[in-house]
Amino acid sequence: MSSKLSKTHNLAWRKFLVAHVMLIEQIEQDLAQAELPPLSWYDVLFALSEAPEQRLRLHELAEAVLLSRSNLTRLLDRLEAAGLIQREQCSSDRRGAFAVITNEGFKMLDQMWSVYGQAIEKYFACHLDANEVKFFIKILNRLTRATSTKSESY
Amino acid sequence: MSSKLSKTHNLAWRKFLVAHVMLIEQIEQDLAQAELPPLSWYDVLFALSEAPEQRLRLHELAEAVLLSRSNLTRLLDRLEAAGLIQREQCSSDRRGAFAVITNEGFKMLDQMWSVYGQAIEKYFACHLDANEVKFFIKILNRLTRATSTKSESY
DNA sequence: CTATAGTAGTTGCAACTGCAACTATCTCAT
DNA sequence: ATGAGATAGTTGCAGTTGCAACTACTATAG
Repeated sequence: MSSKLSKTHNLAWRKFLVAHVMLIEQIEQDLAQAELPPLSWYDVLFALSEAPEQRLRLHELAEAVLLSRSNLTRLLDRLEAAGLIQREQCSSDRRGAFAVITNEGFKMLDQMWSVYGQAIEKYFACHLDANEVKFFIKILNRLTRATSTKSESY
Repeated sequence: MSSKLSKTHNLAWRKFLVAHVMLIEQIEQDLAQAELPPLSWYDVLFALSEAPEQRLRLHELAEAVLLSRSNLTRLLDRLEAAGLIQREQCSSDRRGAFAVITNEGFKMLDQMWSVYGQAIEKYFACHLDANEVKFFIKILNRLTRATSTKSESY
């Protein structure tokens, strides 16, 4: 019953969606053109490279990458097949496994970043000055925090 | 050579991505919980409902919905099977077809909007006051305009 | 202990996606 | 007219996704 969504807010939402697809499409295209794997690979490699000991439990990784688990399983299969990560048994929990980034993985991470980083600059960052970017972050923080609770719809 | 992406801009980009997945996930969940079809259906129905005569050529629709054509073909198959749209031959171009929204389609559009609209309000709009939303739109416009030139469907 | 519930990760399946190849039609310079 | 090239939409295929069911193990209650 609350609703009463303003025209302007509605417009903002549509533009948000459009901006997202266009940017992602463009970036994926840049990566593909450089014969590099898709963004999802980057996300995994990046998360692992930042993690202590370059390794994460699979469920932690899934969380970090915002991916369902079944999805992550098969994404890791591909990365493992490409030699970019390895699975390692967890000694303290025999169900569990770590994903560990390999040297090859680090190399790929660098290669991808050289394209990805430039793309972010080219399509995104260069359009936001120092004040704007802070404002932008402030807003996005609010949006994510509100949703992060995973609250029921009440 | 230009690059030199600032930490802050990089952060903004990540938050943009995270905000997007979280919002979409949440909204899709709300729709699913109400036993309604996914957002992509809404987009098609909405575009058609706004169009003159409630119909669009398929390629116009694909453009409006930011979907590849092959994708749209099959999305429309599903919508047609569900009775929400119909295909109609184009008299002036025998290759072409229109998608037309049916009465059932309009009904579904309303049902979906009652959930979707509330969700936008609840997860997005309510976090932005009048000034902020304008600013947000201004930024998004810049981002899309910069990218828009290149996203032709080959 | 042992039963019960919970968690970690994988797998089967059906749906959805993008790309490239295909058919059919239209456009236009010759 | 006519043949080269563009455009409209569909289809085949291989890759990717989400969901639910499954195996294996852990944690907890009695």
